[in-house]
Amino acid sequence: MIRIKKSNINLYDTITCGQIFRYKVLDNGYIIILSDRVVKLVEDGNYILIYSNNENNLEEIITRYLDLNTDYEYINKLLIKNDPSLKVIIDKCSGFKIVNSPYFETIISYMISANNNVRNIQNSLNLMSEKYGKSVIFEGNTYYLFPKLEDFKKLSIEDYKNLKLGFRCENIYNFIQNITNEDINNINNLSTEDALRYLTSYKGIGLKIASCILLFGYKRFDVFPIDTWVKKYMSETYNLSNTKKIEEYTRLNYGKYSGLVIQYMFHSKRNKD
DNA sequence: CGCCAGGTGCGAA
DNA sequence: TTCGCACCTGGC
Repeated sequence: MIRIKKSNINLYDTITCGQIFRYKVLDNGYIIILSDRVVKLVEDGNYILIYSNNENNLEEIITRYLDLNTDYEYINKLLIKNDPSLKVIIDKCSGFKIVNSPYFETIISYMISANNNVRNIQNSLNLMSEKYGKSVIFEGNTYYLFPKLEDFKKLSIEDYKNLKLGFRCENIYNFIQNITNEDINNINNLSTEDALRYLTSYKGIGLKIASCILLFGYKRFDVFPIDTWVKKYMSETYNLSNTKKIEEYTRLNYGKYSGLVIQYMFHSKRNKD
């Protein structure tokens, strides 16, 4: 077990708001299956206690994952100063962080998210992990890590059908067959614009999914993941309904923090209902 | 049952 | 360039 200083973080919102899919809420904490290990986070006063089956570099990994080195207080103040109308939703999102999820898992997760609901997304991700991922025993329970690219390369379209991926089977199959780990890592070296262009060159990855991948996987805040919830919010609040107009407005007003603001909108809108 | 879900890629205007 | 529609599937 290790302990890290808590600062201002709302673990519940950060973990359950929909940016990650493979987690479990416990009575006293949260289980997250994070690339090569299972992690349990427990809040304890000003500290977060972190348990794992593998404690190598654990502090560094969690600090990066929960984005603890980014000063959200500062960013939030700046955003409110530029646009006071944001105060209402930002206050609701106090302690909310954008996570840094593993690249490959993030790409597959959001490819599955197309015209899908969260329960189905989680079911498919868990199913593929149970079938093709490595098992890990942690505190007496068995968990399954997300499979690696090499594990997916062996699968046929039929295999994907059994993972309940529906019409996304072919897109995911083609993506897996054509991508390498080097390609996936190299996205991090591209400008956001080039990364979007690259990701959307694959069938099944449009602008929204590519934006989510870059935001939650590659730590890019200068993206515009405009989905149905954000459209609802922007339509009600600013009478903007067209996706391009929303992007224009967001870019103009929130600049390099657009992705974060859009996430605040998503979170506050989705939470209300 | 019918409808919908954190969209996308078509073809048609 | 924009617009409307079909699309697997599980759950309500």
